[in-house]
Amino acid sequence: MTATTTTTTTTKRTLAALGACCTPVGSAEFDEHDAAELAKGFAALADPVRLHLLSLVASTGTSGACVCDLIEPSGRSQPTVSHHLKVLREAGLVTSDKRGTWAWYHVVPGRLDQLRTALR
Amino acid sequence: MTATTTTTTTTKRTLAALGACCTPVGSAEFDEHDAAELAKGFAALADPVRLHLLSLVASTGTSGACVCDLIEPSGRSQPTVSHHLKVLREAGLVTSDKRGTWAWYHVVPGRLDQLRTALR
DNA sequence: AGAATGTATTGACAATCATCGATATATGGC
DNA sequence: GCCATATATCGATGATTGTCAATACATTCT
Repeated sequence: MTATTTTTTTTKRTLAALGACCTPVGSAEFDEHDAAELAKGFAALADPVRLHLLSLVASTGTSGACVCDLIEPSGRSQPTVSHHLKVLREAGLVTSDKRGTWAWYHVVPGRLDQLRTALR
Repeated sequence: MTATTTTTTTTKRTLAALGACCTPVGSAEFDEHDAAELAKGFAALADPVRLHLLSLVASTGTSGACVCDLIEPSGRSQPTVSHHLKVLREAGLVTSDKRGTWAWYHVVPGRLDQLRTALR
């Protein structure tokens, strides 16, 4: 059952609980769609291998990194690295463009900013 | 095979690939342990329900929120809410203390700061 | 003590995930 | 055209996850 502090008046509180428990939780009208979008971003960061890959790509600055140089430091197989990069890409954290045989990956700073801001 | 730009000299590059591909990826000597720790934090944020719960708890400021007031806005069952709060707690994002029958949850700003900082 | 209430745990199940080997696709060099 | 290389996709598998009903635990009130 819901409750409130003695100093707060709210609706939807039983008489028995009045003065017993919580300040009412802020409405903070939480957009269901935004939450899902943010969660997808954080899900992409929720793996140590992906964090490592992202860090490697980010550390190249604007130059970007090609997959061939990410495989060995990641300690994972080439298909696994490709998979993780796809996850990062679909989460909007990196972009990829193909130049010749190589695929170049760049970070998307705006997306990182967005996630960082959400933790404010 | 690994590659490099024409302007960069590195070890571990084949002659054939020299001047063909990437700037060498920054060492950014990535601590395996830190990555796992960060990943755990982001994993806790990788669910819309948990983001919502965290937002609700955070919106109470220093007062904190008791579980009873989180269940209904979350749209999930009480055990599910309890489970998600446990995940958030074990990720270091919230603390819980029991006062009487009620359990009060507070955010841990330092942990949020740490994750925010990790996003550069 | 017994009833009612707030929260946590257990058990089960479907869904998603991380990983790799095998294979496919594409590009460049000969 | 043929071969080597770079990357992506497919298929399989073991692990993890989100969810709820049922249950256990703890506290307060009568």
